[in-house]
Amino acid sequence: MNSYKYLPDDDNALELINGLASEKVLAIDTETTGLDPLNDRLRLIQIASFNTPVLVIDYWKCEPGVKEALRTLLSNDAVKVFQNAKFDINFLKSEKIVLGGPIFDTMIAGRLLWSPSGPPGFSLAALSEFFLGETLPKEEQTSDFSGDLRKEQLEYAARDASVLLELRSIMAPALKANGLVDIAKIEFNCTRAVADIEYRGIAIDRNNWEKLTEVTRAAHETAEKDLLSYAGNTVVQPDFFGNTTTVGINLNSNQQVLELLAKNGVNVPDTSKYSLSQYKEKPVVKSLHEYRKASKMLSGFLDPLPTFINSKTGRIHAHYSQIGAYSGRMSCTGPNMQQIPRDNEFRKCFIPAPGKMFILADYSQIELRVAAQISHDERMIEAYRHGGDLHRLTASLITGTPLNQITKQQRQAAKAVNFGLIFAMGARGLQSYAGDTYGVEMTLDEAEAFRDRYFLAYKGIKKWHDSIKAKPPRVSRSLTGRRYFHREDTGLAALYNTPVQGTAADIVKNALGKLMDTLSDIDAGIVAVVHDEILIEAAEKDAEEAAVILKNTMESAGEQFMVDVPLVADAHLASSWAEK
DNA sequence: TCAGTTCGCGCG
DNA sequence: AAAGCGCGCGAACTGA
Repeated sequence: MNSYKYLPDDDNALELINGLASEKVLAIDTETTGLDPLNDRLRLIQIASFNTPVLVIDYWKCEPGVKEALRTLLSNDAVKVFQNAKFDINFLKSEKIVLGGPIFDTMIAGRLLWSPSGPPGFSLAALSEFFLGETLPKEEQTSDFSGDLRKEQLEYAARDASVLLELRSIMAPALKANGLVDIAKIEFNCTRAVADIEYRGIAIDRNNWEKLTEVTRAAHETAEKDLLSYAGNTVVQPDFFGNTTTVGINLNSNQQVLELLAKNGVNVPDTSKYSLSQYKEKPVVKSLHEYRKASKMLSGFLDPLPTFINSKTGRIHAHYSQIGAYSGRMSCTGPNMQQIPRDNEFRKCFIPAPGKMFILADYSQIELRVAAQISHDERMIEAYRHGGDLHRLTASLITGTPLNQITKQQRQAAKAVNFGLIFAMGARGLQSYAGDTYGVEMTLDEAEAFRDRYFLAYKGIKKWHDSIKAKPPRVSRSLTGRRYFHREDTGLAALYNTPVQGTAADIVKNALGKLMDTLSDIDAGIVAVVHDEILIEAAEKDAEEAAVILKNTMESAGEQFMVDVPLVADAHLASSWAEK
């Protein structure tokens, strides 16, 4: 067991803390009374460094002078090592301790370094076992840091901090040896932004949300009645609360819905949208669609979302997993802000605080641009370089129509073609994708013809696909160097897609990290990020400037990697998340 | 009864 | 041979 000092009881806290001022690397862990930095409290701050015992600082016992010394120390330029840094950063933030210097996050480093040989997970214990060969003793999950602390708790707390320091000593050279320094810098720098997004949260217009809930509940009941008229032998029973129970059939059971459909002449293998697409004109299928739509809105969004409103701030503080997807994209939970319906009725319920404005910004066709860069498709690169409209170009190339005569319908179809075929969608898939997503009906023959002509037009894309097809890679990388190990059974589509999606994510993360600096002089902060879209909340007086900064920061965030293809971002002021 | 899996669908 | 990819979540279903 490493030596440690429990402060301020055991020694002179002020002197020991100030003594760390010249250390270039500090490993920091915290213990708290819970998981929510807005409602729970910071209790211990453990600081490990190379030359002194671990300081285990009981924040509740610290005099103002000691707290001030901590604030000064943690704001300095030393590298700060954490496991899941955003957690600690936000608890420190709740005590007005603002972290300075570069971050090294062992959990993120672990994910970047992952290979099929391990680590099997990314907890501190798993990382320690894999990278250091040290087994950490099991800690009690229920460890309570709100009362008197046991010696054992202090020892564990101290050990976790010292393990961080050891991990970095191994992981930092490993990142370098594996060509992961560029992406590690992007990720570590982005962590501050992710922490900030979670801490700020986003405001919601509760009245409007409730109104929308009521309207949708009414639509749900109507759809339920419609659908039940096809079922027969069912009874709807209202209860005391005005809710209804249907006896005889459960419309949420796909097994039962399958029977209902069969009774009405719709014979399908399953009840998915795909299987039902050929029957979509039948009234029973239309009713089912209406019913499911309303059910999804209610159970997926309208009912659960209010439960996430934080009691302290009245805002929604979602959790972002910085490397949530294997591609490198972020994922989001509690609630998942990345799947809020696009419908303006939903989006207009997300609003800036009084006196503030939103700036909504998104990249234009970032994945297509990345695919152009990765494949070096000359025609695509030229089009993007000259600010051309790629969808219009594709429409022209696959229909043989002159560019200036392309109809809106043709351009819509080309959108489906561009987004679908770049990732190996088949003719059948393209057909239904075009119908569902862009409202464009095409025959299977047309879809096949578009597919053929697409690959004739974009020879670079064809070559890129062909080379992957000829020798499916077991390892590939995004343009920043993020590494992917592909399983033997990984399909072609995933092989094409992963580095493209990942590169786009890398660029967005680079932008997020830079924004923490470029926005620092004005009253503005990031409140949500949805893959290729960044939402900022800014004081009204600073909103115009924030929009300019946001656009410029996003567009320049890819320069280092997108050497042949420019990035374009649109940013505009808004009084809600609903686009104008 | 309950944890784990599957289906279906919201988003980019 | 043929194939869009990546997520999270609620409800139903499955199996012990």
